[in-house]
Amino acid sequence: MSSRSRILRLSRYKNAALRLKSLNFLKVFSDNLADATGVTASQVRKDFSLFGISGNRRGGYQIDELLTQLNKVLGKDKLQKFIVVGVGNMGRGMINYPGFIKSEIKIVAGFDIDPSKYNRKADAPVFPMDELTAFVKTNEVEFGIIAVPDFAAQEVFERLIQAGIKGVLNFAPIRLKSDNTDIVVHNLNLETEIENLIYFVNTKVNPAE
Amino acid sequence: MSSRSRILRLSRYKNAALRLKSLNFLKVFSDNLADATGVTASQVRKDFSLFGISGNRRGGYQIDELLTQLNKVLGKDKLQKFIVVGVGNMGRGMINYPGFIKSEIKIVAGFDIDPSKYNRKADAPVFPMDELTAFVKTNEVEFGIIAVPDFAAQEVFERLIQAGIKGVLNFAPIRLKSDNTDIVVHNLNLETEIENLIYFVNTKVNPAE
DNA sequence: TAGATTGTTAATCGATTAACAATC
DNA sequence: TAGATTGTTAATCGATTAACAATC
Repeated sequence: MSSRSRILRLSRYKNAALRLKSLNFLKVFSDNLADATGVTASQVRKDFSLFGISGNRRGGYQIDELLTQLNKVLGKDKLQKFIVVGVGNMGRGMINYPGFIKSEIKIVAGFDIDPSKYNRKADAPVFPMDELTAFVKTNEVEFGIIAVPDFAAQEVFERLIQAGIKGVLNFAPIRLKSDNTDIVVHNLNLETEIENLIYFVNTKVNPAE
Repeated sequence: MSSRSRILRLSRYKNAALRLKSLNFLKVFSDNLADATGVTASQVRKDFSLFGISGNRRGGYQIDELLTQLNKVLGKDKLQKFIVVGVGNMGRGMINYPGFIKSEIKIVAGFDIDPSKYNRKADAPVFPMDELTAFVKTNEVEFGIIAVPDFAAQEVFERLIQAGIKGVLNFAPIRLKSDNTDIVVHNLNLETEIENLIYFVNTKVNPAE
């Protein structure tokens, strides 16, 4: 299995390739992608070779072909269905996130305990928690986003596991526990991200440290 | 300078120490922190030694003392002021984020181009963009969060630089450009995070890959 | 003291980069 | 062909882990 940072780079190559395609480029060299993403050309080629993505010696990579292959690795060759649990600001932000529209990522529904949030008619409808399991099974949803307050996150997590969710993006600042090793959890802790930023600003200001 | 992942671990040690403190622990061993955060005890001690954080042989680390030192490294020994530009769902989510309340992270204001968002009386007031530079200078704000649509992000970034902001957390899915090497930018791309999750779910389902 | 844990050094591991033969 | 770029191997670099002397 490849490391997280390698996959993050593949996403960046894909985004760079999309930009170049919109500029009417037909092919791209490892050197172009390196410049666009801030890595070395060696690393671009190494990353590609690890996934069997190949180009033409002397001719670089055909952008369309490259995008097809990158999208396949990143699971963007088919629709990936997500539900969001917790339709507060963060959850609503995910539902409305414009970046997902042209991608194969679709937020198919939200769930909440607050009846004032329910809305069965919306494009991405919001349902009560009771209906979560049935919805996930009927619609074969594989992914869940946890955007509830921290005290509710563990319980929501367990419901997602029971419903058969395979992958979870967790915004709550707690470490979710489960003995189910089949589920993949990625945590996005906003406080941690900010602490990281603060550290790098502070050490930049004081280069002596 | 230390790497990003090392600082992320320090945040996790801090969070684990806080939990143990709330359980009335007075001291903690590298082994406890390792268990709580999923790393090795060696790594905990190595990380600490790199920042001059020391404990007592045989006696572990005094939690209060440890927290003081970790908070100092992470810049949480003093109030860090943030502004949010773009008060949509994501921006509003950051302003209301409960995790910041007990920390030294404070979102002091929001800025938007939409007059319906303005609110000078709120706890975290929202102002028009025109007032950004003056506000930042008057209030000595060091950090900015960009939560505007991608097409507006570069312009907002430039205004933040001109205003004297030192660090930026960018939610917009573009690579911000600047020749000012003093500003620190961290990007948080939600689509990339999701692609990463999808990849690890897919490779788990197909262990042959 | 005996035992346990730190702090640090050395060994290992993995990821990145450099170099270059293959080849289009 | 001559020249340029890939794909891959080998070298380097950095980060993690193991081991253990110091010591509380």
